[in-house]
Amino acid sequence: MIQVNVRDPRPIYEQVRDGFRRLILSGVLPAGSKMPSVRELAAELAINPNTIQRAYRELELEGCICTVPGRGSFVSASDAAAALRRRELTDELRAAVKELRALGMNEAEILSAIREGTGND
Amino acid sequence: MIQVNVRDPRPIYEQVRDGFRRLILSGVLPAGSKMPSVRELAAELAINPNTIQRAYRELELEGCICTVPGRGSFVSASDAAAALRRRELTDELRAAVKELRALGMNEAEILSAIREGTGND
DNA sequence: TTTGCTGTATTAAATCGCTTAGTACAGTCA
DNA sequence: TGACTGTACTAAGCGATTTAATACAGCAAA
Repeated sequence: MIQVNVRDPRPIYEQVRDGFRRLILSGVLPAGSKMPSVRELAAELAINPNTIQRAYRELELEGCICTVPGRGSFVSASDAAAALRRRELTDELRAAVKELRALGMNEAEILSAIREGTGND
Repeated sequence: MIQVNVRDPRPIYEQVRDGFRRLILSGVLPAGSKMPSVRELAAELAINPNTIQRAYRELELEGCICTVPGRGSFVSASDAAAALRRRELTDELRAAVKELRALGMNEAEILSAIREGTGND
Protein backbone atom coordinates (compact mmCIF):
# COMPACT_ATOMS: atom_id res chain seq x y z
CA MET A 1 0.00 0.00 0.00
CA ILE A 2 2.80 2.39 0.93
CA GLN A 3 6.37 2.12 -0.20
CA VAL A 4 9.45 3.60 1.45
CA ASN A 5 12.72 4.14 -0.35
CA VAL A 6 15.77 4.50 1.86
CA ARG A 7 17.77 5.94 -1.05
CA ASP A 8 15.28 8.76 -1.35
CA PRO A 9 16.90 11.79 0.30
CA ARG A 10 13.55 12.83 1.70
CA PRO A 11 12.85 11.76 5.31
CA ILE A 12 10.88 8.53 5.72
CA TYR A 13 8.08 10.26 7.61
CA GLU A 14 7.56 12.58 4.63
CA GLN A 15 7.40 9.67 2.23
CA VAL A 16 4.80 7.94 4.39
CA ARG A 17 2.82 11.14 4.88
CA ASP A 18 2.83 12.06 1.18
CA GLY A 19 2.02 8.50 0.13
CA PHE A 20 -1.07 8.34 2.32
CA ARG A 21 -2.09 11.87 1.43
CA ARG A 22 -2.12 10.91 -2.20
CA LEU A 23 -4.09 7.72 -1.54
CA ILE A 24 -6.60 9.64 0.54
CA LEU A 25 -7.06 12.69 -1.68
CA SER A 26 -7.33 10.57 -4.81
CA GLY A 27 -10.11 8.51 -3.25
CA VAL A 28 -8.23 5.22 -3.17
CA LEU A 29 -8.71 5.30 0.59
CA PRO A 30 -12.34 6.38 1.07
CA ALA A 31 -13.51 8.52 3.97
CA GLY A 32 -14.13 6.47 7.08
CA SER A 33 -11.77 3.65 6.19
CA LYS A 34 -9.35 2.59 8.88
CA MET A 35 -5.67 3.40 8.63
CA PRO A 36 -3.20 0.69 9.60
CA SER A 37 -2.17 1.02 13.22
CA VAL A 38 1.13 2.69 14.01
CA ARG A 39 2.73 -0.53 15.18
CA GLU A 40 1.26 -2.63 12.38
CA LEU A 41 2.53 -0.34 9.63
CA ALA A 42 5.87 0.04 11.34
CA ALA A 43 6.31 -3.73 11.38
CA GLU A 44 5.21 -4.04 7.75
CA LEU A 45 7.63 -1.38 6.54
CA ALA A 46 10.36 -2.42 8.98
CA ILE A 47 10.74 1.09 10.38
CA ASN A 48 10.29 2.57 13.80
CA PRO A 49 6.77 3.22 15.16
CA ASN A 50 7.84 6.74 16.11
CA THR A 51 8.46 7.55 12.47
CA ILE A 52 4.97 6.37 11.50
CA GLN A 53 3.51 8.32 14.36
CA ARG A 54 5.12 11.48 13.10
CA ALA A 55 3.64 10.96 9.63
CA TYR A 56 0.19 10.34 11.12
CA ARG A 57 0.44 13.42 13.33
CA GLU A 58 1.06 15.61 10.30
CA LEU A 59 -1.77 13.97 8.36
CA GLU A 60 -4.05 14.73 11.26
CA LEU A 61 -2.92 18.37 11.38
CA GLU A 62 -3.66 18.61 7.65
CA GLY A 63 -7.13 17.23 8.23
CA CYS A 64 -6.55 14.10 6.16
CA ILE A 65 -7.13 11.65 8.98
CA CYS A 66 -8.87 11.65 12.34
CA THR A 67 -7.34 9.70 15.22
CA VAL A 68 -9.30 8.32 18.17
CA PRO A 69 -7.07 7.26 21.05
CA GLY A 70 -7.60 3.61 21.77
CA ARG A 71 -9.51 2.96 18.54
CA GLY A 72 -7.20 3.96 15.70
CA SER A 73 -6.86 6.46 12.85
CA PHE A 74 -9.50 6.90 10.18
CA VAL A 75 -9.64 8.70 6.86
CA SER A 76 -11.71 11.84 7.31
CA ALA A 77 -13.98 13.55 4.82
CA SER A 78 -11.15 15.51 3.31
CA ASP A 79 -12.74 18.42 1.47
CA ALA A 80 -10.68 20.93 3.40
CA ALA A 81 -7.50 18.92 2.97
CA ALA A 82 -8.13 18.59 -0.76
CA ALA A 83 -8.64 22.32 -1.06
CA LEU A 84 -5.41 22.91 0.83
CA ARG A 85 -3.51 20.57 -1.44
CA ARG A 86 -4.98 22.18 -4.57
CA ARG A 87 -3.83 25.50 -3.27
CA GLU A 88 -0.29 24.23 -2.71
CA LEU A 89 -0.13 22.69 -6.16
CA THR A 90 -1.45 25.75 -7.98
CA ASP A 91 1.09 27.86 -6.12
CA GLU A 92 3.85 25.52 -7.31
CA LEU A 93 2.42 25.68 -10.77
CA ARG A 94 2.43 29.45 -10.90
CA ALA A 95 5.99 29.66 -9.61
CA ALA A 96 7.22 27.20 -12.24
CA VAL A 97 5.40 29.03 -15.02
CA LYS A 98 6.81 32.34 -13.86
CA GLU A 99 10.36 31.04 -13.98
CA LEU A 100 9.84 29.36 -17.34
CA ARG A 101 8.63 32.69 -18.73
CA ALA A 102 11.75 34.32 -17.34
CA LEU A 103 13.75 31.66 -19.20
CA GLY A 104 12.16 32.76 -22.45
CA MET A 105 9.34 30.27 -22.93
CA ASN A 106 6.08 31.71 -24.14
CA GLU A 107 2.65 30.53 -23.11
CA ALA A 108 2.16 28.27 -26.10
CA GLU A 109 5.42 26.48 -25.48
CA ILE A 110 4.57 26.03 -21.82
CA LEU A 111 1.14 24.64 -22.63
CA SER A 112 2.51 22.18 -25.12
CA ALA A 113 5.13 21.10 -22.58
CA ILE A 114 2.32 20.34 -20.17
CA ARG A 115 0.10 18.53 -22.66
CA GLU A 116 2.74 16.48 -24.39
CA GLY A 117 4.81 14.12 -22.30
CA THR A 118 7.77 14.72 -24.57
CA GLY A 119 10.78 16.66 -23.40
CA ASN A 120 11.27 20.07 -24.95
CA ASP A 121 14.37 21.67 -26.53
CA MET B 1 22.42 40.79 -4.73
CA ILE B 2 21.89 37.48 -2.93
CA GLN B 3 19.91 37.00 0.25
CA VAL B 4 20.22 34.21 2.78
CA ASN B 5 17.52 33.34 5.26
CA VAL B 6 18.64 31.34 8.28
CA ARG B 7 15.02 30.43 9.09
CA ASP B 8 14.73 28.77 5.69
CA PRO B 9 14.99 25.02 6.29
CA ARG B 10 16.99 24.65 3.09
CA PRO B 11 20.80 24.61 3.49
CA ILE B 12 22.54 27.93 2.98
CA TYR B 13 24.63 26.61 0.09
CA GLU B 14 21.41 25.71 -1.77
CA GLN B 15 19.98 29.16 -1.20
CA VAL B 16 23.13 30.76 -2.58
CA ARG B 17 23.32 28.35 -5.51
CA ASP B 18 19.67 28.78 -6.46
CA GLY B 19 19.83 32.54 -6.05
CA PHE B 20 22.76 32.89 -8.43
CA ARG B 21 21.30 30.35 -10.83
CA ARG B 22 18.19 32.46 -11.11
CA LEU B 23 20.18 35.67 -11.61
CA ILE B 24 22.29 34.02 -14.28
CA LEU B 25 19.58 32.19 -16.20
CA SER B 26 17.30 35.22 -16.18
CA GLY B 27 20.04 37.38 -17.67
CA VAL B 28 20.47 39.72 -14.72
CA LEU B 29 24.05 38.51 -14.58
CA PRO B 30 25.23 38.50 -18.20
CA ALA B 31 27.65 35.94 -19.57
CA GLY B 32 31.25 36.90 -18.86
CA SER B 33 30.52 39.00 -15.80
CA LYS B 34 32.60 38.31 -12.74
CA MET B 35 31.12 36.57 -9.74
CA PRO B 36 32.03 37.91 -6.31
CA SER B 37 35.01 36.09 -4.87
CA VAL B 38 34.40 33.34 -2.35
CA ARG B 39 35.89 35.32 0.52
CA GLU B 40 34.23 38.58 -0.50
CA LEU B 41 30.73 37.08 -0.68
CA ALA B 42 31.27 35.14 2.54
CA ALA B 43 32.15 38.36 4.34
CA GLU B 44 29.20 40.20 2.84
CA LEU B 45 26.70 37.51 3.83
CA ALA B 46 28.47 36.78 7.13
CA ILE B 47 28.76 33.08 6.42
CA ASN B 48 31.68 30.71 6.04
CA PRO B 49 33.74 30.75 2.82
CA ASN B 50 33.44 26.97 2.60
CA THR B 51 29.69 27.29 2.24
CA ILE B 52 30.08 29.72 -0.65
CA GLN B 53 32.63 27.48 -2.23
CA ARG B 54 30.21 24.59 -2.16
CA ALA B 55 27.53 26.66 -3.89
CA TYR B 56 30.04 27.75 -6.56
CA ARG B 57 31.22 24.19 -7.11
CA GLU B 58 27.68 23.07 -7.87
CA LEU B 59 27.09 26.03 -10.16
CA GLU B 60 30.22 25.06 -12.05
CA LEU B 61 29.06 21.45 -12.35
CA GLU B 62 25.76 22.73 -13.74
CA GLY B 63 27.61 24.79 -16.29
CA CYS B 64 26.32 28.11 -14.96
CA ILE B 65 29.73 29.53 -14.10
CA CYS B 66 33.31 28.92 -15.09
CA THR B 67 36.05 29.23 -12.49
CA VAL B 68 39.65 30.06 -13.25
CA PRO B 69 42.00 29.34 -10.33
CA GLY B 70 43.77 32.53 -9.36
CA ARG B 71 41.47 34.77 -11.37
CA GLY B 72 37.95 34.12 -10.14
CA SER B 73 34.58 32.77 -11.24
CA PHE B 74 32.73 34.08 -14.28
CA VAL B 75 29.25 33.63 -15.66
CA SER B 76 29.39 31.30 -18.64
CA ALA B 77 27.26 31.28 -21.74
CA SER B 78 24.60 29.14 -20.16
CA ASP B 79 22.56 27.67 -22.97
CA ALA B 80 23.03 24.14 -21.70
CA ALA B 81 22.29 25.17 -18.13
CA ALA B 82 19.14 26.98 -19.24
CA ALA B 83 17.95 23.93 -21.13
CA LEU B 84 18.60 21.80 -18.06
CA ARG B 85 16.60 24.13 -15.88
CA ARG B 86 13.75 24.26 -18.37
CA ARG B 87 13.64 20.51 -18.29
CA GLU B 88 13.48 20.44 -14.50
CA LEU B 89 10.71 23.00 -14.43
CA THR B 90 8.57 21.33 -17.07
CA ASP B 91 8.92 18.05 -15.19
CA GLU B 92 7.69 19.77 -12.04
CA LEU B 93 4.91 21.30 -14.03
CA ARG B 94 3.71 18.01 -15.41
CA ALA B 95 3.79 16.34 -11.99
CA ALA B 96 1.70 19.13 -10.46
CA VAL B 97 -0.80 19.04 -13.31
CA LYS B 98 -1.11 15.29 -13.01
CA GLU B 99 -1.87 15.47 -9.31
CA LEU B 100 -4.32 18.34 -9.80
CA ARG B 101 -6.17 16.25 -12.37
CA ALA B 102 -6.30 13.40 -9.85
CA LEU B 103 -7.83 15.89 -7.41
CA GLY B 104 -10.65 16.54 -9.82
CA MET B 105 -9.55 19.73 -11.59
CA ASN B 106 -10.08 19.79 -15.33
CA GLU B 107 -7.80 21.46 -17.82
CA ALA B 108 -9.75 24.68 -18.02
CA GLU B 109 -9.64 25.13 -14.25
CA ILE B 110 -5.92 24.44 -14.19
CA LEU B 111 -5.25 26.92 -16.97
CA SER B 112 -7.24 29.63 -15.27
CA ALA B 113 -5.40 28.92 -12.03
CA ILE B 114 -2.15 29.52 -13.87
CA ARG B 115 -3.24 32.66 -15.68
CA GLU B 116 -5.02 34.37 -12.82
CA GLY B 117 -3.01 35.13 -9.73
CA THR B 118 -6.09 34.60 -7.59
CA GLY B 119 -6.42 31.57 -5.39
CA ASN B 120 -9.14 29.11 -6.34
CA ASP B 121 -12.01 27.74 -4.22
C1' DT C 1 60.21 39.25 -7.02
C1' DT C 2 57.08 40.62 -3.75
C1' DT C 3 52.44 41.54 -2.47
C1' DG C 4 47.81 40.53 -2.57
C1' DC C 5 44.27 38.74 -4.56
C1' DT C 6 42.03 34.36 -6.49
C1' DG C 7 40.27 29.28 -6.11
C1' DT C 8 41.05 24.86 -3.86
C1' DA C 9 41.82 21.27 -0.32
C1' DT C 10 41.94 19.44 4.20
C1' DT C 11 40.84 18.41 9.05
C1' DA C 12 38.32 19.01 13.29
C1' DA C 13 34.50 20.33 15.86
C1' DA C 14 29.74 21.91 16.77
C1' DT C 15 25.05 21.72 15.56
C1' DC C 16 20.74 19.99 13.95
C1' DG C 17 17.31 16.88 11.99
C1' DC C 18 16.11 12.12 11.24
C1' DT C 19 15.77 7.68 13.03
C1' DT C 20 15.88 4.00 16.22
C1' DA C 21 15.23 1.86 20.68
C1' DG C 22 13.07 1.26 24.85
C1' DT C 23 9.72 2.28 28.13
C1' DA C 24 5.55 3.98 29.96
C1' DC C 25 0.71 5.63 30.26
C1' DA C 26 -4.17 5.95 28.95
C1' DG C 27 -8.29 4.75 26.13
C1' DT C 28 -11.24 1.02 23.71
C1' DC C 29 -13.28 -3.33 23.19
C1' DA C 30 -14.06 -8.42 23.33
C1' DT D 1 -8.54 -9.07 32.33
C1' DG D 2 -6.10 -9.04 28.05
C1' DA D 3 -4.97 -7.33 23.72
C1' DC D 4 -5.23 -3.96 20.99
C1' DT D 5 -5.15 1.30 20.05
C1' DG D 6 -2.74 6.17 20.15
C1' DT D 7 0.43 9.05 22.74
C1' DA D 8 4.54 10.74 25.31
C1' DC D 9 9.12 10.68 26.76
C1' DT D 10 14.22 10.01 27.04
C1' DA D 11 18.56 8.43 25.25
C1' DA D 12 21.44 7.34 21.64
C1' DG D 13 23.40 6.97 16.89
C1' DC D 14 23.94 8.79 12.43
C1' DG D 15 24.51 11.85 8.65
C1' DA D 16 24.30 16.40 6.56
C1' DT D 17 25.25 21.16 7.28
C1' DT D 18 28.07 24.64 8.89
C1' DT D 19 31.88 26.81 10.99
C1' DA D 20 36.73 27.32 11.95
C1' DA D 21 41.45 27.29 11.03
C1' DT D 22 44.98 26.23 8.00
C1' DA D 23 47.56 25.41 3.97
C1' DC D 24 48.75 25.32 -0.95
C1' DA D 25 48.92 26.97 -5.78
C1' DG D 26 47.78 30.24 -9.69
C1' DC D 27 47.38 35.00 -11.48
C1' DA D 28 48.35 39.93 -11.75
C1' DA D 29 50.20 44.31 -10.61
C1' DA D 30 53.70 47.29 -8.15
